[in-house]
Amino acid sequence: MAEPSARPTRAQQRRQSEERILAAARQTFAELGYDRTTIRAVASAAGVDAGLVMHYFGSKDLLFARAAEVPANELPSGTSDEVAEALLRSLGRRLAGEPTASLAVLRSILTNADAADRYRAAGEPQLNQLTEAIPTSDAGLRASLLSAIVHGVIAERYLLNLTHLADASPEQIIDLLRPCFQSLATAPSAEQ
Amino acid sequence: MAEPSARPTRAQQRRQSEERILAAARQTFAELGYDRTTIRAVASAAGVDAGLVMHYFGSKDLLFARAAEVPANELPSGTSDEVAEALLRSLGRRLAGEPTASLAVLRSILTNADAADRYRAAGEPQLNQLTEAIPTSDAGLRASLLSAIVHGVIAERYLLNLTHLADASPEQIIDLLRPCFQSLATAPSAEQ
DNA sequence: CCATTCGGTCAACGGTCGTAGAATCAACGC
DNA sequence: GCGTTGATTCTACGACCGTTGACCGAATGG
Repeated sequence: MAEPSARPTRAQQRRQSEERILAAARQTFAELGYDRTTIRAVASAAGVDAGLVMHYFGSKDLLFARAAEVPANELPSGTSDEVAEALLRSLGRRLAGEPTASLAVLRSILTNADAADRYRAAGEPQLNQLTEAIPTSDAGLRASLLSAIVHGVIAERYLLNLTHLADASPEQIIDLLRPCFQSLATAPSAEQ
Repeated sequence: MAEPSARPTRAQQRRQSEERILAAARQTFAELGYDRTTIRAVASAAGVDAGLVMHYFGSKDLLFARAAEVPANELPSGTSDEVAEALLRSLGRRLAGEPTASLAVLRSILTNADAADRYRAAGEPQLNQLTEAIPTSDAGLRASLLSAIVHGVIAERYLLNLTHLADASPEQIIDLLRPCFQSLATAPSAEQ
């Protein structure tokens, strides 16, 4: 438990400051979106001066890019059923855990033009995986619809605060959504 | 066809200016969201001075409120199947028509605090109708999920520009979504 | 024909923002 | 110990925003 030193070294100080700034940035971007988030507010929330934020991150855009990095959520490959179920579980996890991470991006998509590109780029591998797992010729569209449902549910729960969605348990939600996912992932009977 | 007068009366001039401002506002709010939309830009797009916008609409917030008025999209009541189908058709219409109207609100939800309330308020009657038509005890949640899907699809098509969603025809989309809507609107077999 | 209304413009205000650069001060290498 | 580096703050600039109030000129109405 003994700290290596009571007084932090310079490198440690810098890393610590950068991380506090990043955390404050994520939080603020998530709450306010890109435009309403000011560097001054982020700096103040991190307990530092606005100039320091600029010094470390260069510009507001670059700060946002760093704050909005998304861990890229790998999806195991397999049959369309398996992938649908995996996507469902991934949604459940996002509904159960801290929303801050995805909220920052989600909320900023509508304010920052680059954010939409970034978000699309981040979700693309997952989308491609999904597409490849679906055996129909309209797999791309089906995968996009699945993605739309996931994002719609998250947005409506956290941004719009629809009471029924905000109060429901993740399990309840994904149980209701399962038939949807299955019908989209695996072409059911269907004509042709 | 003869115009009643070559020179417009004052009242006509005012109405015409107000409408041009409103149209420009809707367009700009839809493209840029609330924050990035400036009164000066709206005024310039409408070919008038920024002061005039203030003069007629009072403030940016009030202008937004006027520009973001949504026609409230009535949903016919009936069995859950019928209502689900009606909701599906309504989605098809929104995918086929001009997106500007709902886009302004959608894009501004995250920047203007009132926009989320307004959006929720606008969708609430529809949500209640949906809820009442669904026979299960978790009808509220099911209706919210349906709403989330609708909004997710619209957002992903117009804001995120997912290619497969943006290119697909409304019919194709609602055909794929139909089983989803049915499974959510009418409790299928399901345990209990 | 003249006074009044009113659509519309102009210039300016207070405020805030992103950003740059000088200034401060403690930690570091020698 | 001392010069240097680097983390951090301070101050200020320039741009832009929402909003205001004075101002202009043409239509209006008596």
